[in-house]
Amino acid sequence: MKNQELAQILYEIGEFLEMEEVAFKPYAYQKAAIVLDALEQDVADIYKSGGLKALEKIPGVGKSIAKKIEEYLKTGKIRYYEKLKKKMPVKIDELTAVEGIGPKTVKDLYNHLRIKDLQDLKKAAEQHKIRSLPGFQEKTEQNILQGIAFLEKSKGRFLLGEILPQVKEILQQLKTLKEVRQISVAGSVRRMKETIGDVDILVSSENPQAIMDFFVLMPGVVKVWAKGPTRSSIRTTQGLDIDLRVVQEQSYGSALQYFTGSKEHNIITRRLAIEKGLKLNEYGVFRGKKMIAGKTEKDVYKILGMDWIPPELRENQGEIEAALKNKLPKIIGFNDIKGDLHCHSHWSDGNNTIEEMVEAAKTMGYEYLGISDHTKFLRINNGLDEKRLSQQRKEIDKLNFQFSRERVSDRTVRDPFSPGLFRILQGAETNILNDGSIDISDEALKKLDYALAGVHSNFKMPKEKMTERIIKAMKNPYIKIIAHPFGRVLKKRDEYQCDFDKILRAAKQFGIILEINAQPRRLDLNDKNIKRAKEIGVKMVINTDAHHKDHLKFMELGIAQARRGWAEKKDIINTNSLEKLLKFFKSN
DNA sequence: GCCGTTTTCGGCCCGACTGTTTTCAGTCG
Repeated sequence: MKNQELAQILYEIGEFLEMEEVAFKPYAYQKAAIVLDALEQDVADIYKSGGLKALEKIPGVGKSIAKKIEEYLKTGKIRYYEKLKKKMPVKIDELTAVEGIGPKTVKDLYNHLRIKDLQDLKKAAEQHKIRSLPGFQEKTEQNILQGIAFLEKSKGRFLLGEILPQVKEILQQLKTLKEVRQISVAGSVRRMKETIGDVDILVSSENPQAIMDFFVLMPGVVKVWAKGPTRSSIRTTQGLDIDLRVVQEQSYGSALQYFTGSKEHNIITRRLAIEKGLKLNEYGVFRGKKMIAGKTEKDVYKILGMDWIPPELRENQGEIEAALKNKLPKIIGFNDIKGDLHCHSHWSDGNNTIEEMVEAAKTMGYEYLGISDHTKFLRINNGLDEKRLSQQRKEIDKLNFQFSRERVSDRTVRDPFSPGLFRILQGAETNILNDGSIDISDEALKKLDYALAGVHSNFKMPKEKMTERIIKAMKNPYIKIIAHPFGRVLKKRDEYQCDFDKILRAAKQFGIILEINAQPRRLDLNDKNIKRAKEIGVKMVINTDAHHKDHLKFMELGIAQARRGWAEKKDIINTNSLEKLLKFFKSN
């Protein structure tokens, strides 16, 4: 699929144009990039089915960008992009990934110091060459070094959401081989960690050779690190390393347990085996030379005196003790969510109409969808003021009326909470201003079904002030949910400072729900904080923060994160039916 | 360069904050 490659190029074109201070075009290119990145359909297929005309139907893509997409599909290159790169031969994506550095700074750095990539930048900053440039001083240099340090911390790791689709596709391809008996992803992908170093895939088979031959020749393989009968390693075009291991069927369970990890979890399971006079390795559980388990994971755990442990819990965070005592939590399942309460429509900065979002929500099997567009403080995101909120209310009421009529004419029930009756809720993602107040009047908030509030500005507040700011927002009776409570962006920006225990106590006191934001870059709350929230008894909601209808599928990542945080169905409010959910909002 | 309940041209992308500044440019959401 070329969508992501194209999106990256379009995005970079936007940045190059911004560098040259071209008006409006950067915005157009970056918008097209965002749409392409989220598009489920392969652009190559769209082009095949209807040529340029079909490409132009993609929102944000007009004549000019359609032609560039065509050129890329045909030749693998876009001349316009190559020309821009020639003029300014810098790794723009790498440099602008540093917080505080944008296209204009890149241009300055190149013109004065010939800085082309991250390595050059780091060297120049360390040698104090940047502070001598006009418009730069010591502070900027320090910020650059800090930004680089943060990037380096997450270097070489991929976002789970970035690679999961690719992993699923590879599993699908391998499954078509008749030699493959059982197959699963293992390692940190199976544990659904938010970032991933490399991918492990495990297969059981009596004929490994055929599988390995197929594996190393798959499309997208750029390098073969190793190819043997039991293990092969490849690198894909995206730079992702994938290990494939083949074991015999009788060892599949113990191998899966072994390769799923985590390392810390496995150290304890092996120690437990030793205490019982057994030996546990990837081939099985042994008493002396006799193999007594290994075919399934369940057998392995059982023989150690434990319940089977869901992979997301295997981090040595108390799951082994719980499994020994039959006290593992019944963590939330992937089909337990009944609706998404944080998504955007074209009313603010979303890419789809409310109706299109609803269609997508129905295919997810949801009963309700909360439209929560940005509010007025975020002007660039086309944030809604009180007046537009009430206009949006009318549209939502109209759609809800349509749904109920459809059902009534269907000779079903008139009860608005009857199963099968889809309902749109009107929320809003309001902004917590510096002093903790909300950018929308109480009068207008009152008319919504619920409201979220989030910090979208001034992230560098001191811890005390930030904590107070958020707690004050929680005291607003119309705010039900705190969105992305820590404001982090993976591989880009660290969490802001706040006293989470204080926030949890306030959330409990005021009946506030904390969001588990399922955007691949956010996943905020993180697993550890979810666990703490659950322990305190604070309710949570898993939301995708979708800006495109295809983003609703990020829900899987949010659920996985909730599972890693030991959350159960009852801890997550959008596992409730609509009726229960609305009651919950009313009572809190 | 894209788009259209302001419809084929003329809008779109504003405001706070930071770091550098005596009046502003760049970045970010």
